[in-house]
Amino acid sequence: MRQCESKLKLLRTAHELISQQSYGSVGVDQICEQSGVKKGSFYHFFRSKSELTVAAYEYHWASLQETLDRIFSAEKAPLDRLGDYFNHVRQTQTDRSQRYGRLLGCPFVSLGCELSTQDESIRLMAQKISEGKRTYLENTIREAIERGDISAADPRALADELHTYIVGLVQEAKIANDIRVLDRLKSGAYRLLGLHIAPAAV
Amino acid sequence: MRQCESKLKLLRTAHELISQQSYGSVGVDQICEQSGVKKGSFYHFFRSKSELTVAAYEYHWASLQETLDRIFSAEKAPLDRLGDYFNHVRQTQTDRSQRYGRLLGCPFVSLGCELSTQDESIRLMAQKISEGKRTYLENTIREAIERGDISAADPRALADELHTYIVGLVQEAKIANDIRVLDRLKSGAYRLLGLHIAPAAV
DNA sequence: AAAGTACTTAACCGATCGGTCAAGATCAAG
DNA sequence: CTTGATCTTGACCGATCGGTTAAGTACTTT
Repeated sequence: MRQCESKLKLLRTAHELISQQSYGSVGVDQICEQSGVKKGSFYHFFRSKSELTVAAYEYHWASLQETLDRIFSAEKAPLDRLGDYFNHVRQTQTDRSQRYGRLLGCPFVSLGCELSTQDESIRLMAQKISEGKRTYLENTIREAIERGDISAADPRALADELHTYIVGLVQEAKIANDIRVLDRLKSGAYRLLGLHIAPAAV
Repeated sequence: MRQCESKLKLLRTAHELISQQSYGSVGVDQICEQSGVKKGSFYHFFRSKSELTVAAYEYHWASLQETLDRIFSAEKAPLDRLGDYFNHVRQTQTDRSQRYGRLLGCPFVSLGCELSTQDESIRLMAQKISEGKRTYLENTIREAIERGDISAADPRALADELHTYIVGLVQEAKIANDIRVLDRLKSGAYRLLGLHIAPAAV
């Protein structure tokens, strides 16, 4: 196995295993075995399990951002971006639910929830990514307000509320292990946005 | 140490340690030591760490229900109950935040988030308690609608949305480790309920 | 008082935990 | 061809993991 291929494999495997199970229940040995990388190599690249985890989740966040940049493309109408995002959230959970047989929820929220009180660097990462997601919503909502698609005074406050709602709903879906919980995503979101009739192409 | 005092001590200690840290990072030895109970006694009362955890959290839920029964007392006006509940959520997080130096979030959601994909009995408990909390909201909102305090068609749907919002907000507060996130509790909740001016006694 | 049950105690188990180490392999630059 | 840096390998570490066992103590019931 050459150069930094081992490092990438570790990043991908760590994110997959931990988001599928939990930080506490996944061991370094397990990550190494599934990566086909020996433990010594692990500790050549990363100083600790915690450091690998942060790197793995930031790696995943970087690729997720590419997807979000497409979904929130400035070329689309703001309400279309939001609709596409709601679809994306549901689709992601559906896909992983089928692959792993369990509804996994949001990996960043799950990790943050488990370790925020114990590992400050993981808490900061989860916080940063949460803020990043929220910003996509805020920019879109601001533009929607400017265009007159949404009538609201404070785009920031509205984005906060919407993001909070989505986080809560995905969390509930995980605990219920039921994708149907996400049926409430669009109805609740559009009500929050003051759009009592859902946009056309839903 | 006499009779079932050991068992109660284990239940209380387990809930405290696990909600303060996480399931994965708290060991049976640690629970035993802090309880002043020997490991053999532990496994006399409980068959596994998982079983103790379920019992501990249901024990805590039982006492929380007494508090909620008071907050959601039928003698109060529905909107007062909701206001008191919002205060209670914030106050609980503030108290624990001061005691432990960390904002801990909702113990049931945190545990459910960590273990829903791995331990079905813990998932079911978290789901049941989430449903229990939601029901308090639903009954109150239904009564508020009947009285004309809130205008909405579907009390169930509205309670779902409110509960989801609260779960999401407490989660975000935990990840931000900042009690000020809960400043958005009332504003967001009242907007969700269609009450654009917050009730008097806030 | 005897017997049976509930509970406590301390020693013990194999497995796994996160992490270390030193020797070797590979590779690019001089 | 040599050097030095990067990466790999497998053996190894003490600590802790969840859980077991068997003997002993305390309390209840009859």
